[in-house]
Amino acid sequence: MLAPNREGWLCRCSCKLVFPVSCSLVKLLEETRQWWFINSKLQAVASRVAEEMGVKLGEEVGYTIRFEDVTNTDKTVVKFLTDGVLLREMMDDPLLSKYSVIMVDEAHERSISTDILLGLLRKIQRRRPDLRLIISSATIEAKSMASFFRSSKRHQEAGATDLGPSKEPAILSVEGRGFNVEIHYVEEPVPDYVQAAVSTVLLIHDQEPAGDILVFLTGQDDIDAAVRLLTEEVQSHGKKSHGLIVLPLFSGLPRADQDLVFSPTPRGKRKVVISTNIAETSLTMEISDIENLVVAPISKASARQRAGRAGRVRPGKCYRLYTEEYFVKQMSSEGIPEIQRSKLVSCVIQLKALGIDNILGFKWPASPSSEAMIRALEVLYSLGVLDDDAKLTSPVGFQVAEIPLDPMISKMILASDQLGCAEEILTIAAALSIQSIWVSGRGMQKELDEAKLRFAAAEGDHVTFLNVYKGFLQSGKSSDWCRRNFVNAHAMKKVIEIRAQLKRIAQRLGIVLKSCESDMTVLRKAVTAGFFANACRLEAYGHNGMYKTVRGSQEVYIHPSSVLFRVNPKWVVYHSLVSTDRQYMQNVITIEPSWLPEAAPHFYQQRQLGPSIH
DNA sequence: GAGCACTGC
Repeated sequence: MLAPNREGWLCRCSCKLVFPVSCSLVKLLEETRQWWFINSKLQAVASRVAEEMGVKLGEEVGYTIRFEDVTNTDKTVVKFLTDGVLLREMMDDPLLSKYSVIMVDEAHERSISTDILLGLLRKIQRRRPDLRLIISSATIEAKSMASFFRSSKRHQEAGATDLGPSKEPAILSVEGRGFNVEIHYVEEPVPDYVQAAVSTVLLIHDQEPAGDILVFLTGQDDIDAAVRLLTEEVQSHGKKSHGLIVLPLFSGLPRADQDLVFSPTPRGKRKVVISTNIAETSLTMEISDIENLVVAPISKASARQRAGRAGRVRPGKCYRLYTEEYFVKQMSSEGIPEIQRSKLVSCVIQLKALGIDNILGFKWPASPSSEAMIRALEVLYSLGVLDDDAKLTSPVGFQVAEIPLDPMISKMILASDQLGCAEEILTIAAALSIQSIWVSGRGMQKELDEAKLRFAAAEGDHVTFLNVYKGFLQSGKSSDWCRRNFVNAHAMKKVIEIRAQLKRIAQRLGIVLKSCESDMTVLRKAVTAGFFANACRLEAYGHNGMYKTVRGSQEVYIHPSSVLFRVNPKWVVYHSLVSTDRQYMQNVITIEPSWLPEAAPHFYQQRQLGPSIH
């Protein structure tokens, strides 16, 4: 399977799973010194490979993820790790000199880290002719992947002739698995898609042979409505709905209810799962046959992904509640490939730390737009991470690159050292790094809001996090305390983990872990030092809580989940924006406008802040 | 008065 064909190292195999490929490779290359897999489900794969090789996990075969290093420096020859971990390792060892073979699995999934990694590996292979690269990718991507690495070879032949021949990487293309899925479209656009979904379910149930149904709707509201309509139909003992089991599925649903979806369908029954796009990727039902309703607008890629949920065990059908013309002409092919600015900012700083100075000339498998790149460089410049020559500043730039967080958070941590509030800021940094510390859930907003009020701080959400953290520690990290206070226990566990990691890094950087006790002003200043670019001012009277960003005059509002919602202090900075019908600021803290030119003299000149500074 | 879901250091 690995032998080079005449066209080079482009091989094809039609394996049912990626795993057997990896396993055969292990057998084939057992004699090599050390080599690498990069895969998201790597713990599971690592333990299977260890089992296959008859060795103990953590010895000859090991893995490394963010909070776990299950390897043994003396013994490990096969190591599984995430792309992020490998990028971190490259900061100490840019040529990855310890390793002889690197396999990048699922390269087509193409997270931005994988893209950087591929770009760096392409560079490394010019300096490391002995390094074997194996890239596994979906078939459609294999050719472009091969040419990405081939163009590097041409470059090498034209330029550096003294480096000796280097092998092109083996590109494994893994065929899509599964059975045929028959696609149906509606002939005319439907006026009410929830109603249309319900009718289609009943029609399928009436006319199609056994097999479960999976329906994608946009949100919890529509799911509730559809479940209600179908359940009413079932309860009225209508002939059309006899034997139908109706189950909702969304992330906020309690675990026990989610498990129902995965339980086997009783004989003679048909399960219908009404889901958000949680089921698009994470759901693989171990049941006979899944039929699939999709509601627009999503991307073509997403639509194919959804259709692929059917036909995994035997042929399936997919009913799209939009017209074929709409699919062909209106739907975008790839969704939103736009790289988030903050992500790109992190990447740029990592490349800089790896010594790649010419960022704009870096060869990516798919380049981000130069506008996005320039915006990222601007952010880093304003943070004082890059200097006028776009080089990492010392020490701030190098320190920010050391911290595995969004550079704005890293800058906030560094500022907290001078301001004497690192203890508090590390907690805030950890809390900002996870989705939410509160339990989500409908039908208990009132209790949740009341619970939040018990911790709410006048300064805003960041200080509120501190209050929750304090309470959690005082309770002895009790999960019962979490339940009573509508705090997500699992999220708090993560906060503790991340905080411990940040503490280790902070100590390595020589940051003094001092507490500011009750002085919230220094704490707010530290937040401002990182997030000054997100400063907003409340519009004067009668604008119903409308703020404008200081820099862009963009209209924004405080998100209803914030403790400052309806409080509307005059000046705030936010952590992130979420855009729905409006632009909402999430995690908001009050500031004094005079701190802005202090924190970022290049970014804010005094006069920009206008006459309302007092 | 908002709410699709991951992944990663």
